[in-house]
Parts: sequence; structure tokens; C-alpha cells
Amino acid sequence: MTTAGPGRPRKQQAIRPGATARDEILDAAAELFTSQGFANTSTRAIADAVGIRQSSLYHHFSTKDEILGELLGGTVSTSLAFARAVRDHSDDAGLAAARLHAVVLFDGSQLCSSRWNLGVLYHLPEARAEIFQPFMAARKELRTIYSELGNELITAAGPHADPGLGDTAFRLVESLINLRADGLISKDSASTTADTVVTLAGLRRELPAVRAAGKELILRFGAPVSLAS
Amino acid sequence: MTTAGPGRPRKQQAIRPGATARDEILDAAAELFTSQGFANTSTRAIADAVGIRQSSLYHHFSTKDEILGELLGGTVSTSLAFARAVRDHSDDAGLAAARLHAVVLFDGSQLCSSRWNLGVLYHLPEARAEIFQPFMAARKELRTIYSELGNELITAAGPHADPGLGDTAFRLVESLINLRADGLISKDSASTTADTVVTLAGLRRELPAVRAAGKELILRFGAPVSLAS
DNA sequence: ATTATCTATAGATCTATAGATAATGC
DNA sequence: ATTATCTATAGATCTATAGATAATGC
Repeated sequence: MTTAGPGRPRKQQAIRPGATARDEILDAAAELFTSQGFANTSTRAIADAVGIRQSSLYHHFSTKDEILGELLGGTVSTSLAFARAVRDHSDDAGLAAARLHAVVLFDGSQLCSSRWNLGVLYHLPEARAEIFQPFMAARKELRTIYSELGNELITAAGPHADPGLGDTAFRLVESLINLRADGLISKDSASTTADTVVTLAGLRRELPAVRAAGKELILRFGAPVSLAS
Repeated sequence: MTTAGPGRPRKQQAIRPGATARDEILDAAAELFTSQGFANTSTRAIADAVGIRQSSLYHHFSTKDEILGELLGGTVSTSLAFARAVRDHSDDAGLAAARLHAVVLFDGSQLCSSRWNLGVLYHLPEARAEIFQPFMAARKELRTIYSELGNELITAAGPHADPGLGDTAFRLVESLINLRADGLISKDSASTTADTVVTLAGLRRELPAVRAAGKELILRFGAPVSLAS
């Protein structure tokens, strides 16, 4: 399948999933960074987990930071793209609840069902370094979209809704990371979280309709990692 | 004031707050661990921040882990003691909302107004090591109390309440740590969070009464770090 | 005698670079 | 020629220990 170019081929057996050596390195780093931390994970440990020599990593990445940057970027980008699409789709006030619900469900499902609990990377103190500014900015934009969608919903739902609903939603979704880190996640944690947001908007009775409309938005704008039916 | 015992006195000027050298070390470590991480903070950096030599740390702590353990323990113990007191106080169903509200407000205020954002220590991958089992257990007990108080409230408030309310409350309180880490905290973040929990129970209209009763519980069972009035 | 500090250091890392080597396609 | 791996290593850490030294109270 893959048209191998010139050059020495990469090692025989893949220990890790991933089409390329680069992908295998990212997978190993994801596991180690999330379970042991960044500073606590040596480049040797990553290489061992992949089955190559420590120095061979530097053929694919020029620094250890670059590996973390790649992982950080990958975690937000999908959710951000989905959130943007949902925000830009329409202004139909009747869909306000469904839109926020959809973003919560999509983003939450990513966090719950990704191969490694990549969300914990956000919490690594190392991720706050200046080099990762692009990632921080993306996460900030995602947070802003949550707030905007929340405000639309508050307008539509009336005074029953919690002010700051969008930001509360963002916080609840992020807390799925902690739930997973503590081994407390269940298959429908993401959808439960999405439902909680609707409850906070004072729309408990409308929940089934919101759910249905939200799922349509997801089917239209993004392929969810996994959705508990 | 302090009756100095025999022995060489500690260094002249205290750079850090703290009655003893041990306290100064803990304060410096708290700052560095929360801002740079545990593995990324050298014992030399801690010593420099205190104004002593690296090896002098080992007169007060026998390992670097011991310092982290001390900090971790300190963060949960106060909130756990308060939560236990509130749980054991009475079974009056009329106070169910006030009790959960009080615990959220107390715990949240701790997290918001402590000198350093010590909650981020929970997120350090290093804190998951077996040595810190006692801390993990304390945090788990606190979570359980949240759930119990939530269940009492659900019983009292009826079908309006969100099932899993107690755990949602716990998650929202913990998210204050992230808020603070992102520099987004405001003076009343803790009380806003507590109010959100009441809203989730379907008791928005009873909020003022819940608040008042909750404050009484706090005044009775614990001295809050700081309460926005 | 006791306590808190200091100097000095062993031993074990860890990141990144230099440069050799193997295996492919052109 | 090109690519991916390898061996070897420089240089910079970092934790914890050994043992000297200073300043106090008894």
C-alpha cells in the first residue's frame, strides 16, 4: 500500500499502532506523558516503548517539546473545528439548546473515548510554556464558543437559565478528564454531562427534543469518536 | 516569643512566610510545584527560593516525595473535616440544600483563595503514586460525602433534581482549580459555583434561603478562608 | 549536647549531537 | 542519493549522603 521511498526501511515489527514511526512515537509519548507526566518521561522511555534507540527519536522530532506540542494540538483541533462549524451554521434560536448540547456531547465524547486520556496534558504545568501558545489560544477560542452558545441559549430560554451557562458547560466537560483519570468514567458520562447542561438552562422537559436535534448536528458537522445511544 | 532550643539558629532573614524553616520550604515548594510541576522542580530550586543550600533541605525532609506528600495532605484535610462535620450534624431534610451548598462554598473558597493554587497538585501525575495513597483516600472520602449530601438533597427536592447531583457538585468545585490556573477566577467564583449546584437541584427560587442557612453552617463548623459577601 | 546549616561529592540520570551503517529506489 | 536506524558521547543536570562547622542552651 504505502509506496516506500528510498532509504533504510523502518524497523520490522510495529509494537505500537500507527502507520508511521512518527505515529508510534506519538502514541507511546501520549501514554507515558498522561500517566507519568512530561518531565518525568525520558526520551529513552519513549524510545523503549516504541522499540527503537533513544537517539533515533531525533530523526522524527527535533526536541522533546515538539512531541508534546504535536499531542496538544491534536487534542483541541477536532473539537474546535466542530464547535466553529456549529456556531457558524445558523442563528435559529430554536436550536440554541441543541447546539450547545451537541458541542458538549461531541467534545466530551472525544475526551472520554480517545485512546489515551489526552486531556490530562492540559493540566501538565509544562503545557503552559510559551512555546505552546498556539495550543492555549485554540483552547481559549473553544472556551469562547462555549460562552457564545451559552449566551444564545440563555436569551432563548429566559431567566430560568444559569448566567455563565456556557462557561459552566466548558468546565463540566473538562471535568470529564478528571473523572477518567480517577477511573470513574462510564460509557455515557459525556451524554450525562450534556444533559446536565440542558437542565441548567431550565429545559429539563425539553431534553428529548434537544438530544435529537443535537445528534443531527453532530451527524451533519462531525464524526463523533463514539456516541452512547 | 519562640523559645529557641539549643543548636545553631536558622538563617537570619526569612525570605518566605512561615514560622519555621520547614514552613518556608513548604511554601516555596508549593509555588514551584504548582507553577512548574514536581519532576520539573529541583531540590536546588526549592532551596534557592528559601535561601538555603540544596542539601540543607534534607535536614527537614528525608525525600522530595515527602514534601509533596505534606502539601497534598494539607489541601484536603480542612475541607474533609468540614464536610464530615456537616454530614454528621443532623438529618434535617429541610437543610439538605444548605448542607451541600455550604460544603461547596467552603471547599471552593479554599481552592480559590489559598496562597498558591494547591489544587493543581491533584493533577500532577506524580501524585498518583502509591506513596500518596492516604491523600487519594481522603479525596475519595470527600467525594463520597458530596455524593451522600447530593442524594439527600435529591430526595428532598424531588424529581426536579439532577441525578448524580453530588458528584456534579464535586466536579464543579474541582473545576475552580482550572479556572484559577487559567487566570479566570473572580472573587465570587466559589459562591457562583455553589449557586449553580442549587440551581441544578431545581431550587433556584429558594436560593436566598439556602445561602443564608449555608453560611450559618459554615460559621458553626469551620472558619472559611474567605467568603465573598 | 544539640540543632541547623554548610561544603563536597558519588552515582545516576537525561537531552541532544556527531557520525557510522544498513537498506532501499533511481 | 536518500532515509532510518544505530553506537558513542559531551555536557549538564539532579537526588541524596558524608561529614565539617557554627551557634545556641544546659
